[in-house]
Amino acid sequence: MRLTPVMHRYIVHWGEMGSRWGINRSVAQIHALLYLAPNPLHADEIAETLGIARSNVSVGIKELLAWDLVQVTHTLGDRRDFFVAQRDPWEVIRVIVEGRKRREIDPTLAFLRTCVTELETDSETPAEVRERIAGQLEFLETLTRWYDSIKSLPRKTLLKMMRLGQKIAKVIGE
Amino acid sequence: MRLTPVMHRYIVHWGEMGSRWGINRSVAQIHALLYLAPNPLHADEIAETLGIARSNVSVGIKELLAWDLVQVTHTLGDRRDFFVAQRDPWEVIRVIVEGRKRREIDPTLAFLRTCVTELETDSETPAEVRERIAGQLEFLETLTRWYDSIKSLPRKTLLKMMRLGQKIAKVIGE
DNA sequence: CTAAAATTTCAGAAAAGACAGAAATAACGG
DNA sequence: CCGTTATTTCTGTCTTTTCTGAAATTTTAG
Repeated sequence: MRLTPVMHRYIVHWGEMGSRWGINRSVAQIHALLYLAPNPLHADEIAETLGIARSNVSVGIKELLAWDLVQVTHTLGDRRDFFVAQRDPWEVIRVIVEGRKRREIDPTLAFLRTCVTELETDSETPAEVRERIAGQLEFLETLTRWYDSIKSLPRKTLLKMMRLGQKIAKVIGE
Repeated sequence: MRLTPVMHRYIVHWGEMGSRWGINRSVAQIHALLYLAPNPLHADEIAETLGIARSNVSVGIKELLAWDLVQVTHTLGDRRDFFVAQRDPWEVIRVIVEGRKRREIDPTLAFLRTCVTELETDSETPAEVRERIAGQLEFLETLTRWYDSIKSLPRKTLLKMMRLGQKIAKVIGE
């Protein structure tokens, strides 16, 4: 696929952003390319456009599929896999947040819970430390409870809530 | 400083989490250690406790200072620097979010704005792509506007809003 | 000003991560 | 089945990041 200068820069920028957030540069670039592309692309085209090895595209796509950020499509008379990305930014962020929560926050919560349980009968660890870990757990729990309560709200409601943010604050803050 | 098994595991876990989110493992470990430590620690003690080179601590601490996640303190009769971490998880997350926004989101916003401007007179790039980039920008702008509107609310108000999340949704959702 | 202590800088080693290309596997049409 | 095409896996190489230890610098007390 031919990239115009702006598309080129967009993809490069996205790759850099990705690597800052712990996402493989190639994976982020593939995602950016598919996000922009007007039509589904097959692996070879992705490899050629981004100038990376075909095998890397395979691995990258697999990861994006696992994240549900990319879907496979097919065309009649062509047995290759074609890929499209989720194009709605809200949906993209939702899927990423949900994925990171499941893969990173939930295990951390579980970990902190076992810590807190163990600490109940652990006289070795100073009380201050115990409180600190408990506080951390409580914080994360509050945050995830909130996330759970809003994550399935319809987009419109969410938008309204976001726009009203400050006004609501004034009302309930007295 | 002597680490109990739970403290040890906590620090290791935090280091792993950090590296998943693009934060240097040692830096995350130093932060975790200071977060738990009942009293300020000096660089040598941190190096010894975590089993890393003194120089590494120096660099790590510098970064944490730049992020405002750690402060320097002193004691009479001791000219070494002692370090303490911000202990309030809410404040920790606020500082991190604010920092990443400033260093990563804001530049991305600026970048997208120049893209959109350029695209106005760019007939080479397909209209679909232009719309996609504009959509991305609008999305990020909505998100940051919301963030700006709530970031300075007092903790209490924020907590109330979070607890009310679903109820508010019902009211304004009609 | 000097010497000791504390800290930082920096160059290179070590480790981790990303990548290419070959080989293996799978899917498909005939 | 067989040959072809598409895809994936795997291994070694290359790049980048992280880390160390020595040297340089800064700080401080006397």
